[in-house]
Amino acid sequence: MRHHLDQYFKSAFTVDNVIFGFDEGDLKVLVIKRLEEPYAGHWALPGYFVRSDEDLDSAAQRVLTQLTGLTDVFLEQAASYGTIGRHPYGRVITVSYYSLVRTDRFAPRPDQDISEAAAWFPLKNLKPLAFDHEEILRDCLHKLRRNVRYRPIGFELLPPKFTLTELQHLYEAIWETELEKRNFRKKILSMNLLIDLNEMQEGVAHRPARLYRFDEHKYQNFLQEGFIFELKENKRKREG
Amino acid sequence: MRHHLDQYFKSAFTVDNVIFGFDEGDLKVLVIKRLEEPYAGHWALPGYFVRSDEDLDSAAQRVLTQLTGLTDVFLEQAASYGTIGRHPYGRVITVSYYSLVRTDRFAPRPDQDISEAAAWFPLKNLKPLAFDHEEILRDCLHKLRRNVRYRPIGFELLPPKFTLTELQHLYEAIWETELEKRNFRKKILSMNLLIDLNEMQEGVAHRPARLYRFDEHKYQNFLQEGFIFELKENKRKREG
DNA sequence: TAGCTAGGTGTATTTTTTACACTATCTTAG
DNA sequence: CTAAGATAGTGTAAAAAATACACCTAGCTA
Repeated sequence: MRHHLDQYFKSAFTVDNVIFGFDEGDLKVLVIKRLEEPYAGHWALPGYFVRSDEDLDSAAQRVLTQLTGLTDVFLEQAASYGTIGRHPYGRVITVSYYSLVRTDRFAPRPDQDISEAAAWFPLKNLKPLAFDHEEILRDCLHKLRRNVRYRPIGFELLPPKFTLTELQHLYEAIWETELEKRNFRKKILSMNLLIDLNEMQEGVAHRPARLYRFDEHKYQNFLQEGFIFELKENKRKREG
Repeated sequence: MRHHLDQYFKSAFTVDNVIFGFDEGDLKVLVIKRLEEPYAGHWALPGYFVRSDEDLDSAAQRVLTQLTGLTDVFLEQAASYGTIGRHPYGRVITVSYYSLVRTDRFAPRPDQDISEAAAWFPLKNLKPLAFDHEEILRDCLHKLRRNVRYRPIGFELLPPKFTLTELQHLYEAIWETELEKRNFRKKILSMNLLIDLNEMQEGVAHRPARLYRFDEHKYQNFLQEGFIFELKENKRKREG
């Protein structure tokens, strides 16, 4: 034995990704059906052991890329979970990451080694997940709800061109509330985060809406500095 | 070999505490002088390996209690660090926790097994720290600065009875800015988080200030729900 | 008793938020 | 061709909050 500290070098660690998407007005999370024991055949968050030759962040990125084929998406560390009995094979700590992807960019490419299927689960009426993944997901959702108040990360979930109403629906889905249209627009436009594309929606059965994209430069700035985006929910809807 | 996953069960993990204190108008952090290799004799954040029979949170609490003798203090997980070469003995991931303690409650009790000395370092002009502890500290400081805008955690750093000016100085120390007295008071009092004790400061060479404590019930509520505490810094001071 | 120091308050002005009603423009049905 | 529907988008009054700054108060000390 090299050292009295050797006793501690007997544990493993994993990364688990909470991948959020926004589709059909609903917030969703990407889950896989596990192939490997433990919990083979169960739905779980995509994740795997961190190899000895890779950093934590790289491992999270690897898992994400293997599953979705995407590389340039928002991915940020969330929290760590290390309860003693959380993995039947031994002491395993997991580090959760949360990620925001546009569902239209999702190229379903379930890794044949890890999962037999991948699916978007709507966050309401969620099915049971393996390990402590329900807790991890719940924590990440709280983090998303909180962070979206202070940073413009929500935009990661929208296509490059979007209408103000789509943006409003996104906030409403994340917070599970209804916002007042006029005030939402005034506030979001006053931040100068949006760029008016002078283009119009096409193929809708009503007055077409103006399209916007967000200002990459301001976005990066706000990611660092933060802002405050808070609105009371629509009073009538709240009471009704 | 029991399993092909056994290859992953060869790493260790530690917890490292960033313990903030507020004293003499300055924000400080508690550091120890290491006894053990690696980095013996260097200043470092207090931390240690997580034992196989304890949870992450328990380990962080153990380290904190061993060092300070305190049990009922604010302690919250911050982030995880897992760069490949960060520990010379092998793959070691550390989970950082940040903690807020009143310096007057700190019973200096450096654990004779781990450290030969413990000290409060003021956050300005900080000395070098072992491992990646400077990065960990910097990240925790950012987290503190950010969180204190949305949650009333700053109060953990004050004695049970305090004056509004002491509270203002705390915010000023954390944000390294100067706030306008009138507006600070109006805002903090309007939150109904403070309880007027109808007691006065004693032994000061000027008009004694009113003492307050904070409302435990509202505090717990705000910890969950959050609030927004933001004030422009004093304009004259900013320009001067 | 004057002067120093920090505590504490009043308030005008500006800015932001909130609530709600109203107008505009597109498609589709008849 | 027109009316009905649907969603886009705007105007604004009233209330609330933030900001800036002046001023008064109370205790100690020289």
